[in-house]
This record gives sequence, structure tokens and C-alpha cells, in this order.
Amino acid sequence: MSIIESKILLKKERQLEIIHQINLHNKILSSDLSLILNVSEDTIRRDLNELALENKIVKVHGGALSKSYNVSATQADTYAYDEKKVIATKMIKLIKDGMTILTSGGTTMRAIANQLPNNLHVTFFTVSPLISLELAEHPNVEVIFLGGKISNISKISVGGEVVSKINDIKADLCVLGINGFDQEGISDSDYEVVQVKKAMIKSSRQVVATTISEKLNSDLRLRVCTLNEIDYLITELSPENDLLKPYKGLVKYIL
Amino acid sequence: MSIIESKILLKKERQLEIIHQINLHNKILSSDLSLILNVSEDTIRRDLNELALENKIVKVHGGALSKSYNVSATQADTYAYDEKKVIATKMIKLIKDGMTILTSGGTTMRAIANQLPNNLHVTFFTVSPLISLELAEHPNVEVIFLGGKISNISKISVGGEVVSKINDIKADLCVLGINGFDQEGISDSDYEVVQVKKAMIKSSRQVVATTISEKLNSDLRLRVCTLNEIDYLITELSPENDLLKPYKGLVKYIL
DNA sequence: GGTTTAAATGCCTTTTTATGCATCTTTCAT
DNA sequence: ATGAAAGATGCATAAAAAGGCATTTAAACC
Repeated sequence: MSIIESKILLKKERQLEIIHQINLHNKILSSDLSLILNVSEDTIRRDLNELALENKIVKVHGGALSKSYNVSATQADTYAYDEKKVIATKMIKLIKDGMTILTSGGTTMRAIANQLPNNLHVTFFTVSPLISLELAEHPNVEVIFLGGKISNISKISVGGEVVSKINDIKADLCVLGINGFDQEGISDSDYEVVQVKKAMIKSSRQVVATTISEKLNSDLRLRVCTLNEIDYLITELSPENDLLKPYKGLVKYIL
Repeated sequence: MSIIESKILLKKERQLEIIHQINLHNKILSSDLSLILNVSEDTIRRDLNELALENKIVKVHGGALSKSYNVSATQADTYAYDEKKVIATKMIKLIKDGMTILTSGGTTMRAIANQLPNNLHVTFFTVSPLISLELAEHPNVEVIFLGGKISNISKISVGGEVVSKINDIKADLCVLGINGFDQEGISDSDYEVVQVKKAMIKSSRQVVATTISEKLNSDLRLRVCTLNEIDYLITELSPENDLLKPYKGLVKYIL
């Protein structure tokens, strides 16, 4: 074996050298490896395939990247709560281009904000920081936050300033997330939240109450509004479901 | 080995660089990316489409926006979180009980809000939904949100109403997250954000600029203020670091 | 050592991928 | 409303990947 021939590496050695190169530079091109290691690009490709299979590198078109160079995991969709998604789908059908919409907070509202199609051009007024952020992800949605003191409990802005601002608005739709709902109407347990919701209802042409069926037939201490002030009731259930029977005739539309 | 130091980027590398640029500046134009990365705008557009499909960015006409303000993104995923934590620790030492503090948005500010000790009794005025939520977790902190139109780009409230509200406030401290910073002063790329930040500076007795060192020596299109309007510059670096030398004497205190 | 056998490698052909360019359509700002 | 900028779409080209096949090489066995 002459000195010159000692340049020839065994497969294992070659792969170690590949890993070394990748760790050194974070990336490597197949063509460069072929030159450095004096083998055909086919061989390199096979090596990269093996190493990728062993999870030692990330193979990409044209070469490979270090694992630490890392791009990985798409952030998983956090709240794929099926019921709320169903509600969101129904709700979104009521929204038309050009509308002005008032919204409260709550996780159902968040699901709606999240599911909103990107091509809708609408204006939202909201008192919830969380919802405002979710809505602001949609490039064609204008979001107006009604400022004020942020309640530590409900995480929405409350107080006289907010209420008087809401009074100045005339919206097409008011979308409320509901905490308590029975034949008497909508109820809630937080005084300040109730003031805000009342103002919202007063300032909107149509009112949509959204809730998961679990919250139906529950009564909280403070009244927000009666059933005849509501135009739509949206749950995850089919409108024919027995649970919704008590509300037939009391609410204009049940979806 | 010089072969390896080619300027040709693999597709994935290029996409990583795009994400990096977006994290750094919150928004980016396709045309700028095309120049930086030396590929056609078509290719950039295709990259942005892919990244948007993977939910890593928000694509808009002309470029893309960061997703980092998404609430569902946990603190730990925020870009350069460790550095921002260091900044937060330094920042918090400047806060005393009873203070009134004006704050902008940004992930650095978020880290500060998060690290805040629970025994502090302070009042925060903020234009950022995300920060307001983070602050509202602290029982002894009063949070006032300055409402207005939420900018899709910067995810803070902007507009004349916000600015005039800020003008009515007299705060002890103004804490700014910075996007561009060089010897000329603070700069930003969004006209509306600049208006808000200017108002904040005017309404505060002392101004604190916080930024990760990566953003030092970057100049964006619009000027927010000059260096002599800043009282404190806080980065994750030690005050003696060479990168901070150019600012010695120009900013009152460097922490 | 020599023979056998399986693995490794290179080469060729066919697909697939990446990218830029030209053209047409949509969107945006004035 | 209208012109300019950005986006979508189809196409052409080049580079890379995949798979089959032939040859070489290593090592396993006698």
C-alpha cells in the first residue's frame, strides 16, 4: 500500500469525516464533500442518507445541515378544542366583508379569532388583549382596542372609560362569549365585565351569543341581558338537539 | 478548506436567515430579503409562502411579519430569550415602589414584565396587549391599556388617540424596546410606532432603552430620538464591552 | 493463500427540485 | 379611478436525487 493510496478512506471513516465537516461549518454541500473525500457524489448522497436516517444530520437538497443548526417543529396548534372550532365555523359564516364587530373575551372568542379566514376585511372592536392579538394576525382585519384598566381577574379592560367608548360605537354585530346562560338570559359573575357586555349589546345591531353546550342552563349572579335581546345562539350542537329545545322561540336563530 | 466558504446558501439556510431577519426587525420586505440573500424576489416569495404555510411567519403584501408576538408562543421560544432575561434583571433594579411607568411592546419588554417581582406596587401604562397580559399576572401591579388601532405589524396600539392620551400622562419612567440603534439614536421602521414612542419619551422623566446587542449599530428608516434623550441603555452585555464603547459619553448610563 | 459472497462504489437514465424569467392578475396607494 | 408595485402562474433550465446495473473491493470462509 503506497502513501498515495492511503488517502482512500473506509466508509465509516468517511462518514465520520462528513460529520466532522458538518459540525465544523454547520453545513456542507454534496459537491464539496465529493471533492474533499475523492468519491463520487452518489456515494456522498448514500452516506448522507444513512446519516440522516441515523438522525445525525439534517439532509437537504444540495447537501446537509447540522442538527444543532436546527429548524424543526412547527409550533403545534395549541387549542384545537373541537367544540369551539365548530362554534367558530358557524360564527364565521355570519361575518361579511365590511362589517364592524364588537367582541368580548373568552376562549370561545379566541377560537373564532384564530379560525378567521385571512381574506375577510372587517373591523373588530375588542376589550380583550388576547383577542386583539389573535385578530391582529390577520392582515386584512382592522383591530381597535378599547383601552382602560385591565382587570386582573377577567383580563379584559373595564371601567367607565371603556363603557363610554363602547357607547360611541355603532356595530353590526356583537359577539359574546358566555359564562352563564339559561331561559332568563345571559348572566355573569363579575360586575365590571357585566357593565362592559351590557354596553356592547346596546351598541350593536345584532347580538350573537356563543357558548359550549356545557354552559347552557347555568345561572350566575349578575344578569347581562334577557333572551329577546339575543339574535343568534351558537353552540357546538346541532340546532335540533334536545338541549336547545327550551330556547326555541325565545332566541331568534339557533345555529 | 476554502471550497466550503461559498456564499451559496441552501434553501433551508436561506429560510432560517429569513426567520432570523424577521425576528430581529418584526417585519421585512421581500425586496430587502432579495438583496440580502442574493436571490430573485420570486424565490423569496416562494420561501415566504412555505414559511407561512408552516406557521412560522405571517405573510403580507410586500413582505412578512413576525409571529413572535403570538400569545400562544411561550416565552421560552422567543428569540434570544436568555439575553432578554439578563436585560430584564438589570431593568427591574430601576423600578421603585409607587412609580408610574410607560412601556412600549416587544419581546424584551415581555421578558421584563414576566420577571417583575410580585411585591412591587407600580402602575404601568402600556400600548401592548401582550405586555398588558403579562403585567396583569402581577397582583400588585395596576395595568392601564392605552387603547387604539392595533398595528398588524408591531402589535401595539397606535394612532392619534393613543398619542394624545400619552400626552396627558406624566410618568416616572419610560421603558422602550428598541428596533434600530446607532450613534444617531433610536430608529424604527414603522411610522405609527415612531409617533407613539416619541410621545412616550416626551411624557416621561427618564427614558430607558433596552435592546439585545444584535440590534446595536442598525439604522432603520425613521428616527425616534437622539441619544441625549436617553437616560439608560440596557443590553445583555457588560457595560465595558467593546460593542458599547461608541456610546460611552453619549448616553448617560450604560448598564 | 485463494475462493466465495456481500457490500460498496461508480455510472447511466429517469425524476424531482430549485430557481429565474416572462406574462398576466391582483393589490395598494394616491 | 388609475398607475405602479407585488403576486400568481406557466415555462425553461440546471442541478440534484433516485433507482437500476455493472464493476470493484473488502472480508469471511475454507
